[in-house]
Amino acid sequence: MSGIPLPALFTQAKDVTLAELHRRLEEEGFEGIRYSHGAVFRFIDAGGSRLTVLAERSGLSKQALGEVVTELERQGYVERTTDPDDQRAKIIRLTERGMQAQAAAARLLGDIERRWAQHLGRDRIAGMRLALEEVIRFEKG
Amino acid sequence: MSGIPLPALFTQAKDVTLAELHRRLEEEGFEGIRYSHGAVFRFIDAGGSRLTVLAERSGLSKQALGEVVTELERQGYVERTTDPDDQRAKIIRLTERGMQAQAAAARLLGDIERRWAQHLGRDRIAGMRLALEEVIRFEKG
DNA sequence: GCAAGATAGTACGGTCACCTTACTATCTTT
DNA sequence: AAAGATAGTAAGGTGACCGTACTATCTTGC
Repeated sequence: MSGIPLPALFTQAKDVTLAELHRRLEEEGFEGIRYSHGAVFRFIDAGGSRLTVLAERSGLSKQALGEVVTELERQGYVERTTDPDDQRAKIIRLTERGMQAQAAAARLLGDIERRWAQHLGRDRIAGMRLALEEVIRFEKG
Repeated sequence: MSGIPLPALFTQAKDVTLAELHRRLEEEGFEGIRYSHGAVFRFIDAGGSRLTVLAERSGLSKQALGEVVTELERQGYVERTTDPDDQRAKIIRLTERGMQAQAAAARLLGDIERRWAQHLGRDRIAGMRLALEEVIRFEKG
């Protein structure tokens, strides 16, 4: 009950993890990737997704997601094409480089978690993950 | 290694915890308290602290902390007085209401953690806390 | 005992990650 | 074909920060 307050604890954990991830992404040549870009990399379908779908899945507004897409587009990670079946809609699709970045991020996050497991023990990290997931479900549900 | 990416997991945990904390603070009449205000409530000394000290302890810039203090001052949670020993310096001090809010926040965070312990087991929550702390130290040190 | 530098706090402007309220273009339904 | 729904964009706002620059005051070295 004492010690660092829970919100601070979670925030610091997020911050150190992200710092490490972004540092390593840059080392591998994937520059300019920021936290918010995860909303696209995490939720996009293999064949591309509509902006509205990405917004729904990530819980962001369409505008917020549109900005993220615009930035990723400028950096060459995604491309926007008009949906041939619906002229209003755009399909967001990862470029080759985008797919590489997506794969690198997943791999690096796995590396980070493995490194933690080596230091604290596999079961303690698995337990932390599970406890976090249950706590989130508990507060949300 | 699979499942929700670590940064998303930590972010969600922070968000649900803060949402619950702020909801309950409002229920008790402590309105207008936001995430960033914790920088003051967490680090201020019983007899008051200088702005610079609070900035150092919280890791924020003096300007950022100054804004937070200004807001808390407007809402009656803290007051600024000039340090009699140093005319440049101001001493930030919790008002009576500020102390009540600080105590309420600590108590409510304790309640939240106890509720989790009842649901998942005391040792699992303690284990989660410890794992988080060690992971943070590991990445930082 | 006074100029030179350090320190406390404020002002201004910028960035990032979002939001809401409008709007245009296109589709769907009646 | 008009009325309404939907896809995306535009414009402007907020919260939580940052850096650079400034004023007022204190401390030190000579």
